[in-house]
Amino acid sequence: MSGTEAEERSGDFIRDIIRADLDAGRAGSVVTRFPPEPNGYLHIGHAKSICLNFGVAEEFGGRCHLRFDDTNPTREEHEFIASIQDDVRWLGFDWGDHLYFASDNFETLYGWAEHLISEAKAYVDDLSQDEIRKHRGTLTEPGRNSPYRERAVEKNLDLFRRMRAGEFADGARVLRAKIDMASGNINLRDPVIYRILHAEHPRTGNAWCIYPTYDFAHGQSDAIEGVTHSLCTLEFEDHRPLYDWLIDNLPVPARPRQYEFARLNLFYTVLSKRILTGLVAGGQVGGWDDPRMPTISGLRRRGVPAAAIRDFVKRIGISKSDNTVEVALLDHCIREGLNKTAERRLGVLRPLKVVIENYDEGAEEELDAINNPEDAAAGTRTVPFSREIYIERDDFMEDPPKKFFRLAPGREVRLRYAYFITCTDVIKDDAGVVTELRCTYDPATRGGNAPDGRKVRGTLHWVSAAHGVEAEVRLFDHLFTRPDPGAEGDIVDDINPESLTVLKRCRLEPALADARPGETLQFERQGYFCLDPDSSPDKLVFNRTVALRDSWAKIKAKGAGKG
RNA sequence: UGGGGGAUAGUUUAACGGUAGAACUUCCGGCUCUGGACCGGACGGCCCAGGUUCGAAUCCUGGUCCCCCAGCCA
Repeated sequence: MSGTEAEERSGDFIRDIIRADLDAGRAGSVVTRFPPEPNGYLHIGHAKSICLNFGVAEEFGGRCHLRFDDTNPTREEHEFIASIQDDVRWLGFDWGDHLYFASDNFETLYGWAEHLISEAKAYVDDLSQDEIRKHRGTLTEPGRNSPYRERAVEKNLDLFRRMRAGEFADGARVLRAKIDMASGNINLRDPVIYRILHAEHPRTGNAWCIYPTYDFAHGQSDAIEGVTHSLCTLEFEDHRPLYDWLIDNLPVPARPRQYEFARLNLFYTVLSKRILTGLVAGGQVGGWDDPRMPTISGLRRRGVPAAAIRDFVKRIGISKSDNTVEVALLDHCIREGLNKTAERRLGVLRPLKVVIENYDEGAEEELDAINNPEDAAAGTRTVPFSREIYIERDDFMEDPPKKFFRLAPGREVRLRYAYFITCTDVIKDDAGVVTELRCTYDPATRGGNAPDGRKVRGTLHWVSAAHGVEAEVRLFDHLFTRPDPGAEGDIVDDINPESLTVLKRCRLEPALADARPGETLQFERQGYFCLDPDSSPDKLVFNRTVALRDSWAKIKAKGAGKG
């Protein structure tokens, strides 16, 4: 096998299976599907599934469907149907004409349920929910047959039709597949396949008052659509025998196969739709698209490009072992993409005023700045400079430790794209807080280089006081304080009270007033930022997507306590 | 104690009986008009015990640990 062949052969076990099926002729082409239930917003865990399903379809020349598994009208909404489509599209995937809803199959599924009844493979059970539970047995004890299990086919058919007709109240009866109450696999202990729900469905309205369960809808919908490889997460492994049983016992037009892979977990993050829904409902976050949320819409609002999410998913791989990925990998993927594409700007988050005493009062000039050192095609822009500027508070220390290369009394540093300045005086308020610095500049260093060849260790970003625009900047940290939120006690107690930091009165270079929504920019030496939808022309609001790697912070942290 | 899965560096993931490799993280160094980026280097792993084999992460046996399942959720 040559090197390139070896590369083609490499991949995850799912791709291995598909390749083998294709090679052996078990499948003529590949059809996959992404099957969300429209009861919440998509998150980065879904992105893994989306990239897998759409990815393999594309790689093997097949197609991937978007199918809503909308079988439970009590918790599904139009809002979610719309947001899910937006998010999948935004991630960069296209289902073409292949948009489906399990609810489109309700009539067919109903017919198949009657078919099962006719074959004496399903029966209407009058037991209450509680009684059914008691009959089900436990993990270690077999279940007991329902007293209604041997009802005559005609009686079952009659009752099931009357269930559909709305003669019974919610929960009064269910339709169950007749399989094996003694099975070690609880899913095979006569699973409920239809239940009575007098609820309005987002798509079928009030046409139905009985709805198929997931198990009765999923595999059959796969078969109807011609799905060849039905990829889902590990918790459905136990359902595969039921999936197969239904396919085997129903006159379905195709024979799909289910394969399971491990879902994504992220440290310091929750990827449970139930819990995310709770955070939104409980007001712990601002909504599904709160930038601290692991939702696709939250990541988008934070400024994370779709390409970074795709890259991340590619890097974490696909396997069957439980896994929890470090947030650092996601951050890395975000930075790596943005480093190549994001334009640079100057923005001061925590301003400290600097007066350059030997610079003419009232004078100003435009200095050239490079938009993206990683991309010459991004060109240059000019940045206004004047006598009074702002620098970052963290870039000055009155009594600096050894490895601090930034501004300090008597020290010379470079202002990015501007001049060398030297700190000559420190002004403080009554409380001893530094309020202003007095500096001098060297006119010969215009642009940032000294003709005499002298070097400085530090380069600071800055914004002209007279020209800069004011903005609010929002910084985000992990939503939870512990790597395994909710592992002990109430998860709400694990919410990080400092997950959101709002900085008012930040000073940004004037070009930032023209930032476009959806565009992520780098504030030099700080990180990547994007305009938040809360922004307006008279009140700019930026979100920090991710900070730049900060080796000074590490040095500082290490030195802390050591003097 | 039933059934179904899984164990390879700190994290994620390769290997398909033939030299355990990568990425991220961490650390060290270089370079730099971003303490960014980039470049170079280092640390670090096959769950355990037997067995088969010239050779085992891989095959066999027996353990151990972890995850999932008792919704009329998906």
